[in-house]
Order: sequence, then C-alpha cells, then structure tokens
Amino acid sequence: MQKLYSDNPASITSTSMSNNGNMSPMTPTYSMNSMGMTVGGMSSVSPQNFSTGVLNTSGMNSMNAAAAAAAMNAMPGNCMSSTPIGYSSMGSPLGNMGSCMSTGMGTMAAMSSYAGAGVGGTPGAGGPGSRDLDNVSPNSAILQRARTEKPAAAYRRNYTHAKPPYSYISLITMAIQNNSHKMLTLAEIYQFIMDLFPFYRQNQQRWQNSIRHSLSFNDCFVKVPRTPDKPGKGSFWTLHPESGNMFENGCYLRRQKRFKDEKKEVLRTLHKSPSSMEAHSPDKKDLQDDHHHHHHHHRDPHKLTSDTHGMLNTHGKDTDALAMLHATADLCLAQQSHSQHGGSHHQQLQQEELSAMVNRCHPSLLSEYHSMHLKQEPSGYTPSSHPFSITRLLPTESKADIKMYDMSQYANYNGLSPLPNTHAALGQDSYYHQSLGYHHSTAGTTSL
DNA sequence: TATTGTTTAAAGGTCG
DNA sequence: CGACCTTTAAACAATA
Repeated sequence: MQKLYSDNPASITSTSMSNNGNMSPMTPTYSMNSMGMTVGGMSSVSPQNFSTGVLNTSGMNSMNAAAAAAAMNAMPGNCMSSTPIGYSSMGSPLGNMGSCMSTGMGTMAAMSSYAGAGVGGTPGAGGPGSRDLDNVSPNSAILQRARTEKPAAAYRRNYTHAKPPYSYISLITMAIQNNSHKMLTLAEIYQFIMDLFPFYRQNQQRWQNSIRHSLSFNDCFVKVPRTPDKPGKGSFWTLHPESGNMFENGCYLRRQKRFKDEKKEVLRTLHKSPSSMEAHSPDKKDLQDDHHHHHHHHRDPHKLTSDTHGMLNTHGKDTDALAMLHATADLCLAQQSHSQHGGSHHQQLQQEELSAMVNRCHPSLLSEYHSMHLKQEPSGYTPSSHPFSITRLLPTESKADIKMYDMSQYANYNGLSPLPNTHAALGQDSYYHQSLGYHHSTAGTTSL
C-alpha cells in the first residue's frame, strides 16, 4: 500500500494503487513548480536535513504542510524573532505568536497557495465550529483566508491529494499542540487533519482507523475523561507530559524512538507475569504485546532523563516504576470516582492515573505543564535549534492560542524533509516533489 | 446505531 | 540484517 514516507523519489509513484483505490481520476501528478513561492528567507534553514522545500513547495499541500509545521512550531517564550518576513501580510488577527517563531523562513506564499481544495467543506465532520473545546478550530482562520484568497489556479488541484509527509503520530501531535488546551477529541483531531490536508478528506475510515489505533497504541497519547461540564462522546486526547521530544530528530515521518510510558510498560509487564497479578483473569490483554512490545521493555536507557513531578526518574527499573505507579495512584483516587467498573483492568487504572495527572492541571496550565516536563535529549543536539523542534510545540499559556494562519510565515519551512538540504535553495516545488516522495494518493478512495 | 477505543496481526519501511 | 517504527485491516467492546 501506499507508503507514507520515503526519501526515495522513485517511490513516489510506485506505491499507492493497490487498495481498492478508486482514486479520483485526476490523481495528482506532482508536477510542481506551482506557485512561485515568494519565499522570503528561504533556503536552508537548518543544518539538519531540512529541505526548505518540503512544505512550502507544492501548492496546497505545501501550505498545509507549512501550517502544520508552523503549528508544531509554536514557540513558548523564546521567540526566535528572526525574519518576520511576510508575516504582516497575513493580517493575522492574532498576533500572539506572530512575533515569535519565524525562524527565518518562508512567507505566506504557501499559505495563499492553499486556497482550493474543498477547503470549506469537510464532508462528514461538522464544520469547524462545532467543537468541544473553544478555539479548536485550528484552521478556521486558514480556511477563511483560503476562501478569500484568489481563486485557486488549476495547478493547485494537482497537489490536493498528495499524502502529507507526516506520520499519523505527528499529525495527531500537531492537532493537539495546536489547540490552546492541548487536548482534543477524536473528532477534532480528525477535523484538524482534514482541514489541513485535503488528502485526508478521502478514505476517511481507513486513516481514521489508523488514527484511533495510534491514539490507543501509543503511550504518548493520553486520554483525559470529559468533565461533567463538557458532555459529549469520547474523551479528550492529550500528549503525555513526558513525550515532548518525540520528533526532536527533526523528521516527523518517523520518530527516533517510540515513547514509552514507564508505568504502562510496567503494567504491561506485570500483566503478563501470572505471578504478579493475582486476581486478574487473563483476558485478551494478557496476550497482547508480543508483536509490538516485547522488544521494547528495556529499551531507551538513555532516554529517561527527566522526571514528571518526580515520579519518573529511573531507567525503567520495575521497582521504581512501581513506586511511581503508586504515587500516581493517589492522584487517580483523588481525581474522581469515575467508576469504571466492568473489567477495570490495570491498564484502565493506569490510564486513569495518567488522566488524573494531566487533569489536575487546569487546562490553562496544561501547556505550561507540558513545557516544563519536556524531555530533553541528553545528546548534544539542541532541540530548540531545530525549526521544528518539538519543544517549540509547546507554547506557554500565553502563546497557547496559536492559530494556523500565524504560521504562514513558515511557508518556507523545510524541516520535515528526510533528505539532506542540499536543495534548500532550489525550487520548493520541485524539491518537495522529489524529496518527499510525495505519492499519489492513489491509495484509493474507498467510497465515502 | 454510529462513534470511540482497544487489540491483534501483518506487511513494509527505516535505521544503526 | 535485525530491531524497531508505521500503517492498515479488522474484530470487538463500550457508550452517547
């Protein structure tokens, strides 16, 4: 099936198709060179493998990418104030983050390029107005802008369905980070993604299933129960406070390491050892893990460098993990009497704990909380130096209110490319095309 | 009943 | 090449 990432240009066209893909006949042909991006301070921004092109490059997607990238860039306090290029043109109502960030890249060119592609109408999911959390509609502004923008040129349509170079995990992260409360419901996450990437307005059940899987499967995502004042279906999803630098490597295609919650890890382990878990009837959960987890149990000895409220500070020693487990248990209890009877398994308890932990922080404090507990790479790499440093994702309270259109300045962003940035200066479009292995979304349009 | 969540399984990609 | 990561698919359970 379609591969999401590949630095191999060749794969661009190859993959895809397979599934019952009934891709629209007009499957994009990334012939790039669409917009002459007026990129401002483009070219190579980072020493890393950033290719300027990536995001800004192709028409709509570029914009999307740019916006997304920008979303991830929400800087906390440290504004990199470098080149406010083109920023003003945005007329962004929100100046909040405007002055910050701008690592000196793009302009809004990308932004404007977004226009087309059904920006306005996201099929099934209610419009960007019906969200649970205020401010959720991340791109409503973008969308609006898009509409006002001059009628899209035909070329734009070509990139509409290109698959964005982000993994689902990073997409989810973007969505969550982009929200002022740092938490979203599943539906909101879907919406964010669809609003931002036309590609995902197709085959919804396919990728949405993947999104759900990612949310459940990855410890970096934590479910936070709804509060009585916010009735509705489904919980809120937020990022694990410890998962901060998952993408510090600068590439959102794939994380360097999977984030593992020590507590969950312990629980999973205990779960498997019959001796430790007395009265627990072995259900399916006991059988899991083989495939994905068993090799991870003791990994990342170098990774746990920070602690969460002093609870996580070891290198995975069971005893310590258990200790912290207990520690959080209190929080859980204090949190609420969320009677999750039924098969209240350890996992569920654990989840409660985490939720509680996150929940304790007032939404307004959440971002701060996050930023305070970001993991720092022990290595010499300086996260903050990276245009897409995840650490920048975590805005402080004051900056939490990030709007997509403020990110337009990142149009020229180039952080996601898995490739070397030797082409940084070249035509974004082409570069994007080549380096990202942007494929046709021939992957199929499963009805819908 | 449609969503939302959780799991299992498997295939394929990436990276050291 | 092996360990690890991501994507997909799909079965199921819980729930608004």
